[in-house]
Amino acid sequence: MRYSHQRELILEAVKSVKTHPTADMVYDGVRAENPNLSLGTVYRNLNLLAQNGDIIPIYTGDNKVHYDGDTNPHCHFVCKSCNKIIDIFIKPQIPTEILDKEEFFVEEGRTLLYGYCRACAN
Amino acid sequence: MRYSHQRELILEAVKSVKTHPTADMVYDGVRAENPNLSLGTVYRNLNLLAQNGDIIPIYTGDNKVHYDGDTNPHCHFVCKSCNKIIDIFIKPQIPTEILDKEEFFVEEGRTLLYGYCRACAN
DNA sequence: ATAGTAATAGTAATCATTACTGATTACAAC
DNA sequence: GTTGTAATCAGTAATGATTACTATTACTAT
Repeated sequence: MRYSHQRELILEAVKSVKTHPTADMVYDGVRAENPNLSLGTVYRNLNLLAQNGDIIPIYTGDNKVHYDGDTNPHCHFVCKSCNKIIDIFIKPQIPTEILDKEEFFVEEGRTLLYGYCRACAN
Repeated sequence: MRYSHQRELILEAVKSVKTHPTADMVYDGVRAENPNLSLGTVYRNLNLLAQNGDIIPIYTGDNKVHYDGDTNPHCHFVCKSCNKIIDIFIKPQIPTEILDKEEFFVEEGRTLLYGYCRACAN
């Protein structure tokens, strides 16, 4: 993978926030300073960066892919009301011996918790 | 929620298989016997049934919503090669005391494991 | 510098899902 | 049973996130 300024901007845009932005949000954010950035470039690079393990895609069910710049193992809490995604620094424990027995080669695990955040619980 | 024959067919179609079908797959399956079923009806009812807790939506990242007719708590294994979704009857342990402290009202948790199945590992 | 190739901007196309509309159907009250 | 009414349906159009395409630009190694 060759260096590109746009890719760096996109990676930085995801890594610098805790809001788990979508392609559209990254596009808007980077474009504010670099008006000639293309939306296709954002999508392509988010895919590449995720494939490369630099960022983590989150599929919550809102029909948009969110990205997390924090690659340390943790869970995500999704508020059903405001749709905010919040990092929960818990590493869920999976008894892998069952998986080994069944011969599943697990590379990564993702846990989503759905509920209501403090602000929306009222 | 009022009874409807179509809804029953759709629920049965999801519950009777372990393939975690998408709306399209349910549509094709039910339509084989009921050619006048509408795709919109399938989408609407899958949403309603999921909202009602009768089936569980799975968002793997393949840009299609899959559904699981088994509502018992378990994880899903997703093969990165053949995209098959396989039930793993493990209930991942989440230390909820951290969540309680932060005042997150968790209603449900979903865990996806990504890797390669036995057939694709070769 | 030049060649070769990856990456980009801009735009068109794709495709899963949702919205809309007028007809139908379940269900409850009479 | 009949009737009223609101939920549901079939069929189709619209939406919107994502991907594909094409001509052009920009790294990088020789």
